[in-house]
This record gives sequence, structure tokens and C-alpha cells, in this order.
Amino acid sequence: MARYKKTEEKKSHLLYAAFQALSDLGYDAVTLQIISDYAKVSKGVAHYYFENKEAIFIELLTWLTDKIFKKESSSIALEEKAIPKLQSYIRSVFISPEENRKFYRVYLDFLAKASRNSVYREINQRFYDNCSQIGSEIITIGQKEGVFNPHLSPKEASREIRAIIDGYLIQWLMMDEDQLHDIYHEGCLASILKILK
Amino acid sequence: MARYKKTEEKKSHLLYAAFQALSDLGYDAVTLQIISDYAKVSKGVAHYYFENKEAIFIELLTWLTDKIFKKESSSIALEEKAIPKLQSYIRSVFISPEENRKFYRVYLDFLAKASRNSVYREINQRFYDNCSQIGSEIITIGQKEGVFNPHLSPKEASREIRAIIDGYLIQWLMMDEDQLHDIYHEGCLASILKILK
Amino acid sequence: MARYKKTEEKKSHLLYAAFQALSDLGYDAVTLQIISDYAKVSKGVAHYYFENKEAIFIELLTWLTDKIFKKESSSIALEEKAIPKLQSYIRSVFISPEENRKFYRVYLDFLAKASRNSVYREINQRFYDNCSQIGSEIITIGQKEGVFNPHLSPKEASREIRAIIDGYLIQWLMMDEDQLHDIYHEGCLASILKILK
Amino acid sequence: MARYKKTEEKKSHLLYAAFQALSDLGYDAVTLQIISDYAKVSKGVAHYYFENKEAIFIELLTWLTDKIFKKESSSIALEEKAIPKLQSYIRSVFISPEENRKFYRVYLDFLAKASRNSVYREINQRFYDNCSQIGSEIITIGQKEGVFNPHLSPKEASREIRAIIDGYLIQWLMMDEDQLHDIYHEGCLASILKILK
DNA sequence: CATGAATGAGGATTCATTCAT
DNA sequence: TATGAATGAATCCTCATTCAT
Repeated sequence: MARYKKTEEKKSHLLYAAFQALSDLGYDAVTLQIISDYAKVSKGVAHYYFENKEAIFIELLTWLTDKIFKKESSSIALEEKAIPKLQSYIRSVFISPEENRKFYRVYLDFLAKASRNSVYREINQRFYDNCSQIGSEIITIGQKEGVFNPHLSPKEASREIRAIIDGYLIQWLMMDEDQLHDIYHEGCLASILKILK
Repeated sequence: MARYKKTEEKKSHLLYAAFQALSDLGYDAVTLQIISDYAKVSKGVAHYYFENKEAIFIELLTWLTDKIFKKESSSIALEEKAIPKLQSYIRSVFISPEENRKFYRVYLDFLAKASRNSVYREINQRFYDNCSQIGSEIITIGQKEGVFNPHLSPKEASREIRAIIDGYLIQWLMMDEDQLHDIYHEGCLASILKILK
Repeated sequence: MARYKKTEEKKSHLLYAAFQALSDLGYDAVTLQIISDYAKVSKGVAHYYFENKEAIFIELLTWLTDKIFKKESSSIALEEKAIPKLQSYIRSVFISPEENRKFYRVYLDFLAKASRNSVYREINQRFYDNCSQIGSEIITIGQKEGVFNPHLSPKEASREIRAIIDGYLIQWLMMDEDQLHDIYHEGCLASILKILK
Repeated sequence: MARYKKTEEKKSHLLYAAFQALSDLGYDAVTLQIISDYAKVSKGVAHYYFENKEAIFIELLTWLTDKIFKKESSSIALEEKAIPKLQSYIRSVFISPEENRKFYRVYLDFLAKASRNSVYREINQRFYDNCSQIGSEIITIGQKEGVFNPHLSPKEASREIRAIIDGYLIQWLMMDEDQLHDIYHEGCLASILKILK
């Protein structure tokens, strides 16, 4: 089984290289040569591990959104109550200016693609669904605790949470000022709380 | 006796063709040939009117965001009071599934580029600033009327409005279901109202 | 007849513009647009007066070599004796660093073309023949005066004169130092004198 | 079992193809497709081995002038005395009508470019310097032997030798008659001898 | 005559993909 | 497995030429 593992490691290595390259340079500037350079392997390797260029990006989106989801998921597990859970969730989303910039640049590339390509859209949908579960869980708990509006539909409200998170982080990305990160973090949390109450 | 169209008309014609092509096909699939085909002119024309491909997209983003802003701007002028103004604003943003899809696909492409390219970012910033003026005006009026929270900073809150609008519409775009358009419209308006109150 | 004259004037104007452009930019960088810009006329004019781009250059070479020949021709008419005639000839060839640079840049472009294209070659041949006449005249006079070797074939020796002139001026051009102009001038004259004696 | 040719071999192969194409067709008619066709490789290969078209020509001029210099250099090594050395040098320059035509066509293209472009000019300067060394060596020996004018500056005179060689060969090229090759060869040698004595 | 908008062929360049080693 | 040489389709861009006004 060592073989298989090695292969998976190599793939992850390539995906991470693709992620870095994509974040730095953007979709249309990234070539397989550049990804290979980032990964410090030869150009042939990328083709050995992936069917074609598209496949790399498909897998990258899957890999990325899974990683994000796992991080978010574990972050809410640390808390018991709804509001701390929500705070922890938002905190895990607003990791740091560097991480958010790196991820959202790439994520915007993917959203742009997803708006026309159903393969990307479905992967994103899975991510949305996962996020929705997190949100629903928090909301349901909060409703039981009596801290959130009991008339809210957890499913709908959790989608709204994600919409607001993305809206805030995209706008923060466009402002291009690291010191605004905290302000957007707080603003985002405050807005979500207002909506849930 | 059809005279030659004036230069500016032709440029707009090409920009609209570029917009359509971009919306249909996405950034990396759009070639100058395709834009020319959409505009039903020869390939050389695009180069005659624009320095290069990049210039077309730069001008397109400017043209598009200006157009959107004008539409939004005139929509709020129709109302006197804050809440109807806000409703009118949001209504002008959520025009129709077709229009929103067409615009947001292209806008996502531009946001992705703007995240790495300051030229695009500055154009988008101008758009944000314009939207912010609209928001500020509504909020200030609402605060005078006593319908909005008087402690809100109009400038900050107006940015939050835009973030929420974009967040909702991007998510709607990803859901790829036209009938959700109304629901997202209402949801967006409701969320903004909650935040402003 | 005024019409005709005006046309010829305009053509000369365009040819001079082409000469300037060619000297500044070189064959492959010169476009009809550039020539038109140098002549401060619209692009269409160049096509109105000349069949096509090639025709401009053909006529330019003719015009240029005629102009040079006339200048050389009139310069030797000023003197009576062989050696002063020769000196005057060489002086008229080594006009100034600026003029020589301008001419020889263009002339090299034409020689390069002439080496493969018989149309250019024939025009140059006419120039060579004209120069040969000048040389022959000087040599014949010098032989009568007893200052030149009587066994020289005026025809052959005059070709050698031209070869040496071109050789020196091309090398001077490559040295790219204006102050060497006088030295090459003297060296050229001295070499020719040695050959003729 | 033919191994892949080494990179340097392939580059030389391409340079030779470029040389042939350039000689046949001239600077502005040579495309990368044509060079590739001459080399019997695909279009992409030229870009694989060279940064761009310009780089091919830069390297070609370097390669060509080096080759010429080596040939000239070894030709004078065969003789001991000044005049035989000079004869051998001139003989190596006037190789054959075919070779001279092929080289001087290309060389004229480069001289034309060099007159405006310092990169080409510097490469040519290196060639001139190399030729100058050959000439200086011959002249110095001849002065010691007492067969050349002792007052000549070897450096200057050697430049004059090169000017005369180029002047003669360019003129021969323009005459476009192979049978004149010998006559120009002899004429060139005779002229140089007159200048050195 | 003059203008400059429009055309489209042609060329440099890029890059995903293939494949021999 | 891994490499990187080779391929050629695809694309941006240039520019001579045409032609309506």
C-alpha cells in the first residue's frame, strides 16, 4: 500500500503547488510548466498524475473546499454553545489576511468557472452543503438555547450565513488592506448575529 | 445611406459583444475572434478600436460598472423615504435571473482578476465607492426618519450592504435555479433591513 | 502641367519621408503608416501615389542613388585636374557623419535586398555605372596628366574606387563614432591614391 | 537506436537552417516556419531552442562570424612569410562564388541591422577586432621582413584591409556574375598590396 | 484627391499534450 | 516512474491593402 500512499502524497504535493501558483498568478497565467516548477518536478509528472490540466483544477477545488470544510468543522466542535460555536466558526473562516487572500483569490477563479461549468458548480455545491450543515447545527442549537430566532429556517439561514461570509471576504479582498481584516471579521460576525436574532 | 457609425458607438457595440461573449464563455475561452464574431465584424476591428485584448476588458469593466451604477442611482431617485429607496435599490440590483446571471458571471471573472491586478481593482473600487454613496444616502435618510439605527456609520453600513448583495447574488448564481431568484431577493432585503435596524 | 508637378512634388515628399523613416527604423520596422506619419499625410495617400509598398522602396532607391550621383557629378565639375577632382569626389561622398549615416543605413538595407532581388540590383547597377563614369573620367584625366598609372584600366579601376569607398564608409558606420569620419575620409582618399599611382 | 542529438548539435542544426533560409530569402521573408522547414523540424522546435526570433539571428551572426574568423585564422597559420600569409588570408575570404554569395547576402542583412542595433553592432565589432588581429599579425611580420611600409600602423592598416575586402566582395555580389569572382579576388589582393607597400 | 475605417492574411509566440528514452 | 524534447493547434497582434465617404 506504500505505493498508493506515495502516489496520493505526490498528488497532494502537486495540488498544493497548483494552489500556490493559481493564487499567485491567476487562472489564465498558470501553465503546467509553472505548476511543475512550483512543485519542483518535471513537466511530465503533472501529466502522469492527472489526466489533463482541467483535471488538476477540478481536483484542486475538491481538495481545497474539503480542507476548508474540515477546518471549519473541527473549529465548531470545540465549543458547546451556539454563540461561541458561531464565533469559532467565523474565526476559522477569517483565519488571517494571508490565508484568506490566498484562498479567496483561487476561490474567485473557481466561482467564475463554476458560474458556467457544472462540474465546478457541483463541487462548490457540495462545499455549500457542508457549510450549510455547520450553519444548521449552530442555528438549531441556538434556537434550542433561545438565543436565536425560533422562526428561522436553519437551512435557509445557514445559506445566508455563507452568503454573508463570502460577501464580506470578497469585499475585504478587494480593499487590499490587511488591517481591515479584523474590522471585516467583526462586521461579518455582527451582521450574522443580527440576522439570527 | 447608412453613415459609418461613430467611433464611440462602435466601441460600445464591441464592448457589448465582449460582454455577451464573456458571459457566455468565460474569460479564458474568449478570443478576439470570438468577440469579433459576436459583434459581427472582422477580427481586425477589435484591434482597431482597442490597444489590445486587456484594454477591451478594462474598458468593459468600467463600462459595465458605470452602467450598473447609473441604473441603481436612478432607481433610488424615484422614492423619497428610506425604506422604499432601499427596496427600490435592491430591486434594481435583482433585476431578473437572466440579467443577473449575465452580469455576475462577468463580474466574477473581473473580481478574480481584480484580486491580483490593481488596474481592475481600482475600477472595482470606484464602483464600490459609487455604491457606497447610494447606501450612505439611504441610511442617512433612514436615520433622520428614525427607521434605521442612529448609531450606524453610514459609510461602513453601506459597504456591508454591498457585501451582502454580492454574497447573496453570487450564491444565487451558484444555485443555478431561476426560481430561487425571488427568494434570494427577499432574503437579501430582509437581511439588510435587520442589519440597519 | 501644374497638376503633374504637384503630383511629383508629393511623391518626392513621400519618398523623403520614407527615406527618413527607413534610416531611423530599418526596413522591417517601417510600415506604410509610419511613412505616412513621417510625411504628415494620411495612410491612404501612400497608396494613392504608389502601387504598393515595394514600389515606394524601388522608387526610393532610384531617387536616392540619382541624388547621390548628381551631387558627386557636380562636385567633380568644379575642378580641372585629376587629383583635385578625385579629392572633390571623395569629399562629396564623405559629406558629414549625419548624412553618411542616414544614407548608408538605407543603402545597406537596399544592398541586402539587391543581393537577392534583381529589380533592386539593376537600380544599383545603374548607380555603379554612373559612379564608374565619374571614376573613369578622373582616371583618364589623371593618366593624361601623368599622375596616375597609365596601365590601369579606367573602367576597372573606377569600380575599385567605388568598392573602396563603400568598404570604408560601411566600416565607419559600424564603428559608430562620428569623430572617426575624418580619419576614414583621409584613409579612403589615401588608399585610392595608392591604387591609382 | 539513434540517440537524441545533443542540444548544442540541434541548435547548430537550426542555426545552419536559419543561415540557409536567410541567404535564400532575406531577413524580412524568413519566418520561423520557414526556418523550421529548412531544418525539417516542427515550428515549435525553434522556440524551444531559442528565446525568440531575434535570438536566433543574434546567435546566427555570432556563430557565422566566429566560423569565418576561425577559417581565416587557420588559413594564415599555414604560411610563414607575410605575403604568402596575406595571399592565404585573401584566398580564404574569397572561398568560392557560392560560399561568398551565401555568406555576404546574410552578412549584408546583418550589417543593415547593425547600423541601427547595438547588439548586432557589437557582435560585428568583435568580428572586426578578430580580423584586425589577423591583419596586424601579417603586417607586423611584413614590416619585419621589409616587404611592407614600415610607417604603417598595423592596427589602422588592418582595418583598411577589412574595409577593402568587404568593399570588393559586396561589389562582386552586386555584379551577380560568378566568373568575376577571380577578377575581384585578384583585384582585392592587388589593391591591398599596393596599400601596404 | 484625401481620409481612415474595415478587412483578413500572415507571423510570432504560447502551451497542453505526446512519447521516446 | 520520471524526464524533457518535440509537436502543432490556437491565439494575439501587425499591417498591407481596399474602399466607402
